[in-house]
Amino acid sequence: MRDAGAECGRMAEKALGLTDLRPGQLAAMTALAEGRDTLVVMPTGSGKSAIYQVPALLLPGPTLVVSPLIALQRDQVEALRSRDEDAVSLDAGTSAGRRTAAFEALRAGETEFLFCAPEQLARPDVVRELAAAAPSLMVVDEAHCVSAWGHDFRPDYLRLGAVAEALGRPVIAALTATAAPPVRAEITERLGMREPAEIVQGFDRPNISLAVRRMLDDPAHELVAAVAGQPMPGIVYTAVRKQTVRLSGLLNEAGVRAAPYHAGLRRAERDDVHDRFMAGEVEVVVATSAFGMGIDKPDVRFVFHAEVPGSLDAYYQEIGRAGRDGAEAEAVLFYRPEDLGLQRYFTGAPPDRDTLLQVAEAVAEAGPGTDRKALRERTGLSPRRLTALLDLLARAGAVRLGTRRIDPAPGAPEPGAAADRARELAERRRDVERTRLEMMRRYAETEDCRRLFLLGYFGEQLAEPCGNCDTCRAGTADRPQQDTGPFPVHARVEHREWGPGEVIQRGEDRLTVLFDQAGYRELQLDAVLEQHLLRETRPS
DNA sequence: CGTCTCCAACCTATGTTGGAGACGGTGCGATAGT
Repeated sequence: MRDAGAECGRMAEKALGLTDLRPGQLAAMTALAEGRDTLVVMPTGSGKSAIYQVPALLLPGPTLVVSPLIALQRDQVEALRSRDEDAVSLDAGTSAGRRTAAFEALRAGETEFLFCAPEQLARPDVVRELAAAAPSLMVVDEAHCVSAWGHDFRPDYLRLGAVAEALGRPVIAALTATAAPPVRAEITERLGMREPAEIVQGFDRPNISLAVRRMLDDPAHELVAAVAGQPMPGIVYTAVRKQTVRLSGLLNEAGVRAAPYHAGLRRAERDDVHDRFMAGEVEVVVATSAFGMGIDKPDVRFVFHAEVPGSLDAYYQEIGRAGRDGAEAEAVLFYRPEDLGLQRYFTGAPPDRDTLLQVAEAVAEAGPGTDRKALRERTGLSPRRLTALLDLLARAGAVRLGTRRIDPAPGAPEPGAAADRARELAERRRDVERTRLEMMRRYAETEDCRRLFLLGYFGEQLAEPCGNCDTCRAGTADRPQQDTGPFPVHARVEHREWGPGEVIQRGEDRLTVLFDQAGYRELQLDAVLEQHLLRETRPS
């Protein structure tokens, strides 16, 4: 495409009325319009939708948008229709007639945008119809879900790479607001993106003040008092459903208009709380992690956590819902180390070897060209579990997965060896998951500037302590940053046991390294120097 | 991994202690019954 950048600019103005594109926006649009796979990490509200919509209109075929929630799909369809773009969404509730009509319109070029969840793309009939429409662009919205949900909760996220292949390999756009470097790497790998352009916009949200309050026991009393003294509205996150009901009751008693929210409530009740929060009738929503995606309320003044979440990725995503209007907002974590135990439980146990062996044997016995249905019948496993196990076996080199066909891999190891290898991969993943939780602990316990710590986790540097967190205010974060000496931030290093990695934090006496395989690890500087634990392979 | 609930065992208080076992998040889709 001749001067794709200029064409994007013109199209953005013509179709969306955008005259002032931000630098990241234009760069991402241009890369996509030129046919390049692109990963975009930008805060909500910075115009991520425009990034795919403009190239969608410039590229010849239709656009498939994969989005995790039906509610989000409908919002987007509505927004597009209000601008006279043709868009449809597809889910289990879509009637056969509408499905057929949607596919026909797509093939005829009458509809540009089709929205659906990954589960729809697990259906061979949907993939076949879509392939016939030859989409030119596949957008994965909220792409961190690939990494956060793919492995256990919604394994169809792991099949999107194969779906892209089956659709004739459209250009892939992956969009998210929050992704640390290992999550970015996993997204691009899992989706099979080729030499992707990575456009990562600043993570810093300087108007959100950060603080941690260490609790010796039940945080309820202090939390309620803190909420009551805050400007409204706000969100309180808890780890379990029961706690949302309890805390919201206590807040009501303290005169705060609070309401609980979690996935166990009836649909109507959830929608009602959501609507009343948006309308300002509910001041505080007390919620599990179910409350989040798709909530775009600009004036949220605080996000408190009654318990720690499972990673800084989740934490940052959740506090990022505060202060979108740019005005001052507060993020306070009420921290008890015991609460980390629950998150450790949530990381889950790796599948047992026997089950892996059973699946590996079933694939070997079924021979080439079997499918999921046949394997489900042979093994008696649920679709979700089977997909997760097959993914592990594929990574262990035992099976090859198409969108429909499942084949033993050429030169596949014996089922026993394959099960061992798959189990090992799952254990390694769990170990890495635990290092992420360990970083959550370190954030809660650090006496250095919390923002420096948080941004460092996401691969971004801040020149000096932020001045807008509790450790800065307490003066403990005042120590000068160590940017001289060995192993500066961003240096590539190699550890004997943990292999290659990159320094992401460098304090006076310790450093944090993100290892490519072993996850986040903290090292004492004197031990590193004395025992020659690290070798610098490339300076920063 | 930590907390909560239940219940038996204490060995005589109508209470404490400790062991066993259950429980804990996120959404799609399909299904059964109005």
